Amino acid sequence: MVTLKDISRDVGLSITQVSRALGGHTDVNAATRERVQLAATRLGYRPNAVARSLKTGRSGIVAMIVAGSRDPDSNAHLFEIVMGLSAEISALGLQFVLHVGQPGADVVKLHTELYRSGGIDGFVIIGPSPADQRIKCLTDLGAPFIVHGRDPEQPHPFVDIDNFDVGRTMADHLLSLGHRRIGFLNGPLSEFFAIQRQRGVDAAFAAHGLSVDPALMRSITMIEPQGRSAARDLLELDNPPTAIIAGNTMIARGVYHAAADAGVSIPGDLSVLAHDDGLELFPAAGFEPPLGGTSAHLSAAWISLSADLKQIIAASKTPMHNRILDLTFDKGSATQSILVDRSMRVGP
Amino acid sequence: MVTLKDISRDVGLSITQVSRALGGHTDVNAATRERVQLAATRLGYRPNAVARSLKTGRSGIVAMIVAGSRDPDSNAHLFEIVMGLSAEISALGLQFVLHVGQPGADVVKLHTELYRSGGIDGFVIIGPSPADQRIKCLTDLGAPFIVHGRDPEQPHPFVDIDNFDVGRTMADHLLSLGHRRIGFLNGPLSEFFAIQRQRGVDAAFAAHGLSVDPALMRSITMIEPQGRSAARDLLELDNPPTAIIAGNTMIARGVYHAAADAGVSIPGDLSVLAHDDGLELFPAAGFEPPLGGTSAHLSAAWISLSADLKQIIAASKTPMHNRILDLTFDKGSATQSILVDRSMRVGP
DNA sequence: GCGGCGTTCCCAAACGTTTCGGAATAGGCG
DNA sequence: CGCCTATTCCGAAACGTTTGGGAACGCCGC
Repeated sequence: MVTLKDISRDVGLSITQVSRALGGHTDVNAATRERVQLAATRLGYRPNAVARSLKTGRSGIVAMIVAGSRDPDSNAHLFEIVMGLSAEISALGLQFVLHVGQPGADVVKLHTELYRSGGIDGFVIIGPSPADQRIKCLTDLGAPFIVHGRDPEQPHPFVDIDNFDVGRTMADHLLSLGHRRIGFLNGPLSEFFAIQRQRGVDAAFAAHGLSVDPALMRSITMIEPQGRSAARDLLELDNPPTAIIAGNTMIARGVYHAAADAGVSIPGDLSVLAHDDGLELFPAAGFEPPLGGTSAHLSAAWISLSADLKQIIAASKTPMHNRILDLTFDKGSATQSILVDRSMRVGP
Repeated sequence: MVTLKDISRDVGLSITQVSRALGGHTDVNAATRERVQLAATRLGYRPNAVARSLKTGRSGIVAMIVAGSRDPDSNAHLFEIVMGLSAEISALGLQFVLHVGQPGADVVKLHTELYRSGGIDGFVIIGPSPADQRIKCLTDLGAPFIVHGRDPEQPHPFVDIDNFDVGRTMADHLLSLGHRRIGFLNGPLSEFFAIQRQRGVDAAFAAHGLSVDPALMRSITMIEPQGRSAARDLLELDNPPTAIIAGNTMIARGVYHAAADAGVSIPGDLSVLAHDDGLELFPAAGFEPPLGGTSAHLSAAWISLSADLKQIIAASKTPMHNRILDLTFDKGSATQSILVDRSMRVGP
């Protein structure tokens, strides 16, 4: 390992001056600086990150910790998130590391221990639940962090979309088309985003002077098989829904399959909308008829998230920097007015 | 942050003695040790990992580095690998971190820089290609690492399965059932495992006094859509295969779909075998008829890999510790003797 | 009384970096 | 010549830990 000492010996300067030359300080002669830089590259110097961390108290590393899980469902999105997030964080000159705890490990404790043993500047939290313990713990520690999504029960920095609007917009569109029996394949209600989306749906119904049928609301793991079976359930009801809102495109794929299985045509017999997270691994493409719904690309979230986290780390005290990202809506070609639908279905 | 100094002040001992007490050295009175331990937990002491690393030169962290990629195909397995691997590594008291470089980043350089800046004890390499640059670079650096799979062109520690045997076993089984036109949906030939499997298939044919038809060999990304379209291609040939070997269960799923699309019955018209990596996210379950083939669970690989890497890190010089894991074969219910097949197909 | 030994403790150095405070030199100006 | 300033440099301390080489003490046997 080549250190500052080696360079200092090589160029005949003090360690101090070498450090300053390389660090871009002003009190070093231009010629000297160049000499030092040359020597550094010639010797193949790389600053020791550990020593630097010890001295400065900053490692430039931000971490995300997830519990190891043998349950594949919960991991479906995770990797895509990691890829997107780490790319953005790297672009800001920080390092991103993912730490996967042992299955069943106490994630809160992991955050505490990792932070307390130094070496981690900040954390990214995803998928917060109400009264999230990770958020509480990091707040208590005074550790820098940022949340994708939010926990309404405690103040903290976050980047999120308006999930109320997600539910409201899609439900409103279907209600305006005349649909009344609308199924909603929502995410797990343990997470706040799903609660908000449900509220948005409720609000849209209320705005039309109606109320939702609880029998058509489902809270499921947001992957295709679950979507398929939940959609099958709905379609097998005595009085099936004429439209289904899917929480994401994977669920929507399940809905399309279930409809095909049941001989139900889209959009003829069933209108479908879905929220699209813009995931690359599970793209919204390839739906026939083309799927519509609200859309907010997660990639945009990572950009904001990284920038804000960097700022939070730089500032000593945590600013409650919140950000709500834009939402777009596209009606797609998988919905149809219920009036048309009914008239076509009227038999002889 | 509470340090050794705080404890030493609290119990009225030197920092040295506190360190030794906590570190389990022998030259400390039993009563003293207890007093120190009590104080440590009371004050909430956590050793500073950074300082320890600086002093000892060991961080207890092993890393895996992947290039960030916007191409979802290449990531299909990766997350499952990360989950399994990190769980095993954690179980050994080491920390596992995944570092995802920026898309298009030079992975070799990332390894070098991360290692040279200290803080990483060793690396895990997966999916080596022939003359893999990462392996070369880490060898040159003298950095501890272990490879899942192997690169025949340079010596290095690895854990692998016998991929020659994978190809040979499955091909042999089909040949013994009388199949002659056998399709092989192999992985990318840029990776050594796929090359070996192809050689195994070739060898099985040779052992039966036959040779493979190159038109039936395909090298594809190992995911369902690619498997489906490659299988469709094969089934649309003028002289389609009577059996297909799939490189993994995702490809096999594509084959099942393609067969259904083409109205080809399994195993009546088409026998299918696949290698099963035992992935949890893409299980071999749910195949009708049940899929057979060779099988080697990756989870077993992670256990060996972690243990070996730990040993390599502990030893100063890298032992060329290799390990070939067991392979099992199950014929499943998706294959059928070609003789039976032919006799049933004989028309009036 | 004294050397030897076992137990229990501590000083100080070291890991590689950053940075505070000051020192040395040169030049300008009165 | 003496003083002040600007420029360029350096010594030393610090971050928190580990560890080699002792030191202090009591006790034993001679």
